[in-house]
Amino acid sequence: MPIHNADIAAIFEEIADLLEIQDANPFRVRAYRNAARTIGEYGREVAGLLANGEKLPKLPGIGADLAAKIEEIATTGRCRFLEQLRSQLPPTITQLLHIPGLGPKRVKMLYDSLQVQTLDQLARAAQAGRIRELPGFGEKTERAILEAIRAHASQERRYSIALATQYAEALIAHLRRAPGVKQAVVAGSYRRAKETVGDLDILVTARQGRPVMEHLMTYDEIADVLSHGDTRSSVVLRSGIQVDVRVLPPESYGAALHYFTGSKPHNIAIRKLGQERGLKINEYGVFRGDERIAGETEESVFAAVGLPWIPPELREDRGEIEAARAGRLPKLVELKDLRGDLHVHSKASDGRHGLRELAEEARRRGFQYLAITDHSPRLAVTHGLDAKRLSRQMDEIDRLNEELEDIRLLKGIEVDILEDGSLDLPDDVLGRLDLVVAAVHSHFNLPREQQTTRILRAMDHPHFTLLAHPSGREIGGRPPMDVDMERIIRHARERGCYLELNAQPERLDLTDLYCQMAKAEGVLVAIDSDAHTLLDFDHLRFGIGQARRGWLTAKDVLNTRTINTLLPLLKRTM
DNA sequence: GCCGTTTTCGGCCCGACTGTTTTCAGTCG
Repeated sequence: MPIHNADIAAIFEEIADLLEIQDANPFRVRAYRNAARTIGEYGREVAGLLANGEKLPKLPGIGADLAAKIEEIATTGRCRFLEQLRSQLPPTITQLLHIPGLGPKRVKMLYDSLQVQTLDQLARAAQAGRIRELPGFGEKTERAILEAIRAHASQERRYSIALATQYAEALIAHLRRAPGVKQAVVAGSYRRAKETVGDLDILVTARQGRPVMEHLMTYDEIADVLSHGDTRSSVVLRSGIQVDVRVLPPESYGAALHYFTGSKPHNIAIRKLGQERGLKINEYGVFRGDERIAGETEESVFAAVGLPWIPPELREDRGEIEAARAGRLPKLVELKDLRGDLHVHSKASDGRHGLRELAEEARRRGFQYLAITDHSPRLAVTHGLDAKRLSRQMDEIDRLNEELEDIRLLKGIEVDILEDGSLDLPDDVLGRLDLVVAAVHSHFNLPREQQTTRILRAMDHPHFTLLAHPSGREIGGRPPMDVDMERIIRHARERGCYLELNAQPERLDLTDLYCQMAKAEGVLVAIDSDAHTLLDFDHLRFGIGQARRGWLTAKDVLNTRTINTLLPLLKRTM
């Protein structure tokens, strides 16, 4: 069984959980959690790298001890330290930590006093009324635990960024009508454009908190109130999404926005910088002693620690602070930089609209070009185009292009990559197209080596232009294919072809980390809507968000090129 | 457990809300 970075991260998380329950040094616990994050986000597979005889590179927060444990896990699949911890505490106990309201101290107490080690045992103890008798617990806590267990099955859901956008915008509109409100904005992972969000963090500025919170409670979408204070409240909406609302005075807007945008590791790093300068940074502002020296704007907060403003999408403590300090922050790609879309479906296959309608919508959105890329025959459910129908579509595009002004339709296809890596249409037809978008739509579960080779072989095809939705994942649905994305990216460089960042909110594939890797290898990324209806072009904003998280600039994106620059790039040279 | 031109030891980010307390620990974000 190959060991992935995610497996190593999971082991470190479990160690951190178990250590925490044992009341270990909290900083030691944090070291394991930081290491879990670092290794989980690391772009290269550690096991593969070690198997190649390479050395584990120096990573921040990973010293001699953790590096040795990583090597142990990557090479043996085991971690003796974790096994030792599991012999001291039942491993199932960590699931109790996932119940809201139960932290390490209470879990330890439940285990020591009532020998509770599973959710079932916890539920039984609560029903028997034995939990309320423990010191620090009471009737209310016992009831809350029972309810949390009941909700547990449906809990821990993450929401697609598109869905979260709808809930967020409606609630923001409600809050703006509250008395005395100056600003109301969504912060948190939503503002960082993460592909999914677990909850919504909303920041409101006003002189008085209480009237705002009273107004919040009148929102008719609220299903449950988790906490309700004058400056901080948490509610659950009917959709199940949790919303945390904070009210702060207007002069704290920048500090609060920074604080609640996160990420947590980014904030910790910034506050540490402040500390080194004798400053205290919290959501109210930046303070030297009792004097507030910054905080009205985010810029002022960054300036207080000697940095330029850092775009929210970069705030993951993945090198953005170092880049900011060195003046090397990228100028991230924006929606307005896109000059066209290279992956769109018409009603010839499974799209809703005809070519003329699509072209007019593209022109309305300010595009110079639009590639029509319907499916190939293998995807029969979409009424995919065979050579003959594709040929007719090419003629139709030629006719339309003579007539249309300010927009150019490109002749393309989204051709299936078959199981053996061949393409689902004859070479001579593919050769007549402006571009060939190729994608996997079947056999998602091939073994890693076979799946990778399949895609590499497809890229060897002389007409292959662009690999669509490279991992094939659907968020909350299909897991990503098991492929060696590093090799695919390097192969794209060698073959002079490109990767897509598919902007459909359930795809957002490439992910941010692979965008960074593509950029490092000099492989251009196309940000495409994969539109099937006109409204789908709106999804491009989510693709842009993901690209920004991947540090991409306009230069790193294929479809920011003008039509004249683009066309030669679509021709394969290797 | 990590880290370091002030440090190889002694630090390691900060505040609100809840419930069970009679002044605060635990949890959460």
